[in-house]
Amino acid sequence: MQSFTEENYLKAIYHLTEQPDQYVQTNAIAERLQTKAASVTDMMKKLADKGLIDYVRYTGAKLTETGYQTAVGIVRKHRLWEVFLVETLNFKWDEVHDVAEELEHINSVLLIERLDEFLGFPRTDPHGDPIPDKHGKFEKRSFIKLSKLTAGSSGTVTGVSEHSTPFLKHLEKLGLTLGARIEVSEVSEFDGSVELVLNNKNINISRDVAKHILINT
Amino acid sequence: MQSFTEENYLKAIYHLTEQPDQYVQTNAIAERLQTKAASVTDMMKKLADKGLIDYVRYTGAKLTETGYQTAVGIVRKHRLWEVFLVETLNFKWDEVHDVAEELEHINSVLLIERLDEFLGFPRTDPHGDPIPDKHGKFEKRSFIKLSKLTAGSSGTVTGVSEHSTPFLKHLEKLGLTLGARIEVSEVSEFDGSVELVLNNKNINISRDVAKHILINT
DNA sequence: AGAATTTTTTAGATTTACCTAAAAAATTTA
DNA sequence: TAAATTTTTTAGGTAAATCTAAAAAATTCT
Ligand SMILES: [Mn+2]
Ligand SMILES: [Mn+2]
Ligand SMILES: [Mn+2]
Ligand SMILES: [Mn+2]
Repeated sequence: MQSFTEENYLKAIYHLTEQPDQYVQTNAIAERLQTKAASVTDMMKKLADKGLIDYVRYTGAKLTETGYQTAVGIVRKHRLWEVFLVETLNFKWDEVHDVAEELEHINSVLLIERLDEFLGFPRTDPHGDPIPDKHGKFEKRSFIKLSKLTAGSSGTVTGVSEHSTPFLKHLEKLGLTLGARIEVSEVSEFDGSVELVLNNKNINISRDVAKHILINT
Repeated sequence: MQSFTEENYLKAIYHLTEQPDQYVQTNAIAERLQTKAASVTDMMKKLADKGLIDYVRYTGAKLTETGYQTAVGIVRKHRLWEVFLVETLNFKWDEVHDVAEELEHINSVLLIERLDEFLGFPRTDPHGDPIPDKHGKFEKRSFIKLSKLTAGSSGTVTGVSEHSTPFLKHLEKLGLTLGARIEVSEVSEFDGSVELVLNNKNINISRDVAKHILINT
């Protein structure tokens, strides 16, 4: 059993890991958790002592198998709660993240299994992210960032890599929600902003927005 | 905003208050929260500083209006979550208390209002306790402890004053669940155990059990 | 390579929620 | 009402999670 704080560190390392054998840097964790590098170093020692991470001084931290399973378990809870909030309690997709950040720390195997069952074993959350099953297994989605598409290519919005309320509200207003079909008509050479066709209408989005939209081609 | 710990102290004071103007004793709080009197004294000063309790040295603590509203809000959340667990996720009444102890600290007004709505604005929880509405208002049930009934009197089980799993499982086995009609046939002068008729069958329960069963006559 | 910069760690404090032991106040008993 | 007992508080300390400032290591630049 670990504290909320420890769980949040494990989850941060999980999300910051991009390649299988990567060591996540102290500063990256500090930034993600809005804390100081010194605090991260302290916690890294503690998590290493507990066997949850492999920590190498001046190099960084990597989840052990136990640490990975713990982190995935929290992500599973986070995403199931998000589905519950949207599907059952009629929350909008931009309203769920912060509450799920709290709910993900509730400890009850029975609760999560029953919730999963009640929701019909959903495979993705309201932001298109895959939901690990009770064994921590899930399929990796294949996608390309909208900012990487070139003029002429088209696809479907399958996810977002940013969960903040303002960002999601913005997409909602544009009609860029999950499942939306888009076609890129032009990419500005000047600022990387993207012009695209959505429901027969032309819309223009900044490169910053495009970077966080995941497309299935 | 207060910490889980502070919330648990407020709730303890709330539950220990029997008459309107009563000051709850330090030791009573310590016992309820399984902590030491010295720790309670520390927290009393803190809660008093925050204006949540009226604290008088060597006398005890009483909730202020703000403290009362906070406590009732937590009780409301606890009981709504218990209904959710039983009604929606098919938990048994003896399985919900501990999880609700965690869920009651989740902070989201929208979540609780939507949950209340989803559940159809229930008035009582799975143990027969009344659920405060969003303004903290609720009707006090009238009941008498089964241990106070005399031979010949009858009534309906409307609640329990003990929420532990073993106790509730015991009642379940006996068939003494909410709504059960009972008639007292005999009260032992020796040990206070109670013999009663339930569904045309005679059952015998100890005084300790009878004390925690609430009857509507 | 050596200097400058960035990243990380260490040292030493702070805050919160606990604790034990001893002192003080209140209550009960004789 | 004085003594004994119970209740509560105070004093002083610990562990977890944080912080700032300074030292140390690693990386990047010239
Ligand atoms: Mn989220
Ligand atoms: Mn999500
Ligand atoms: Mn309960
Ligand atoms: Mn209950």
